[in-house]
Amino acid sequence: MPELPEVETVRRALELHLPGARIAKVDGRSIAMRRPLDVDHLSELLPTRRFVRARRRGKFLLLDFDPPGTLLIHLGMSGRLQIGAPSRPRLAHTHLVLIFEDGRELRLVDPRRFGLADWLATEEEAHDPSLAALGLEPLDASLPDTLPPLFRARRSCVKTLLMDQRLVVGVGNIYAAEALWRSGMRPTRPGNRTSVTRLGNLARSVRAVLEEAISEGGTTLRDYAAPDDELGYFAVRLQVYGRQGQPCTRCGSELRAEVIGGRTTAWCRRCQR
DNA sequence: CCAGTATCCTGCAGGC
DNA sequence: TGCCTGCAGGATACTG
Repeated sequence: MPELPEVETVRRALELHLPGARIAKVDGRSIAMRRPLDVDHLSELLPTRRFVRARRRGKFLLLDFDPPGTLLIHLGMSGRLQIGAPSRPRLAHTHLVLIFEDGRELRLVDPRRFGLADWLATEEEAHDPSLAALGLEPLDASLPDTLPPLFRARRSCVKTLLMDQRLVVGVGNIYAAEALWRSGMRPTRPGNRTSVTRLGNLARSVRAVLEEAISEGGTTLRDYAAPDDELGYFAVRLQVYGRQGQPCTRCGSELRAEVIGGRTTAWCRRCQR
């Protein structure tokens, strides 16, 4: 579900609502997620710590607490965080609940369980295997210089490369398609057969799309919402994702979709080359 | 090493 | 109406 703009929107909402809040209690049920969710373990570690800040690395959220330690969260496909009053009914598939001293709850809801919540002691963060393998942050101004050589070394198509978190982080199926349309690039183009100039332009498109989406609060397709229930309004600005069969807003020809790297990908055969 | 596919899980839309 | 199939915003284990 959430790509970088949604995760960044969640991060900002947490920083708006939670600083200083002290955890009184942890609730939930241990289940299998991307990593096993161990509620008993978290119940021992989290209470009496205060929320300090939320960081983001790619699509990962890192919630820092004092005394120091970090709750690592990934929302997978269907995960969301929700800040709620205790009186508010818990949604189905609420797996983890942090209960603060003031009564508010931070809930992790994830029907498909592709997400994760895992405690990282301060010294563990640098060695976490998921974090260690992550690539470039796409909002860095240097991306047009750093992305091209990585893509030029690969034979896979650029769409697959954009979604490979070891190369660039934060880009998923929606924003890969949007960035490619914006830079007039065919998703199936092999990385090693694309010029540095064009890859630099693609990098600029990635950054532009992500920043625009952040400013709209992300993309709500069906169930995404920020922790304070704000919806994302970038869906109305999508040019290609999910628009197969409809006309390209740039040239009018019909958008087509094909499965690339296991993911449905829509693009304009006329203006993306 | 690299590239491509299968897999984890639930919900929902569409076809019959 | 109800049942079945396929697909969905992701990451990773596996295969060749």
